[in-house]
Amino acid sequence: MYEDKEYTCECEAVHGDKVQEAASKMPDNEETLALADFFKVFGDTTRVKIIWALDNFDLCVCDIANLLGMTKSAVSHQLAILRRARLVTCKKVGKEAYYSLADGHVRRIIEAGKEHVEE
Amino acid sequence: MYEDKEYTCECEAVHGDKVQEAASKMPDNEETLALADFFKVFGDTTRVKIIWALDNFDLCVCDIANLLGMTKSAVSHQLAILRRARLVTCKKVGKEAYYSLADGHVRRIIEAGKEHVEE
DNA sequence: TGAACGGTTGAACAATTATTCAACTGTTCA
DNA sequence: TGAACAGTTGAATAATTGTTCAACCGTTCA
Repeated sequence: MYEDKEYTCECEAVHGDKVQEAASKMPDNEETLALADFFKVFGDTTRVKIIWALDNFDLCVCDIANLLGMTKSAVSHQLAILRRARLVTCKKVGKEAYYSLADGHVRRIIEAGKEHVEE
Repeated sequence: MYEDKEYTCECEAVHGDKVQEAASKMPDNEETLALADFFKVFGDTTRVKIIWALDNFDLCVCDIANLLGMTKSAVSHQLAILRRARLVTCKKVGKEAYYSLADGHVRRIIEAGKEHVEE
């Protein structure tokens, strides 16, 4: 086991040496948490749809709400999550807020996911 | 709006033409659901840790349980999710079940995620 | 054969999370 | 100024999900 975890598994480690070496290569909890939180953002159909739409167009909240058949509020909540994860950026023009994809990582990740799902 | 969704947004589409073109490029619900379900698998620290460990070693359930300080049961449940998503494969040898990463997609996706998180 | 062990599974519980609802902010324009 | 509209936000609700617990299956070996 690694990181001050207590021994909670009732079984013997079948391969102690491998486990110990694996433990030395594990990232710390902070990094795994950051990674999981990042991917969690892609794990919702509404957000996947928003990302997909923004891959083609810069859209305002009303546009997205109409596109997805959802309320502005629901869309805004999801956009806030995407903003916090730095996957989208927001530019305010007058009353409207235009959203666009933040960078190339997002596209690459979606593409890799598509490949896996489609094969 | 696209896919037989009803109109539920109380606001006018600010850019009807863009919305309509975006709608024509949207994937169907089946595909967005598959994508979201796929990424959901990466959205949990336990599964991220398992993937990370299997990136270096092929391990049996007891190994992983000891490495992460978890019960066999909890690990087995998560491995089942990883199996269903075809992210890991399982080879049974005697009483033990050895798990390994399924393919290169998994590594690429984790790498892309790390890049985004670390910058 | 049967006891021991690795692993799996289903139900129950606790924690997390997406959407709704209502109230609110800030900008526009008559 | 103030009405109208785009967008945000917090609390509440409903749905989803990770872990625990107990029972179970299949293989090994004494």
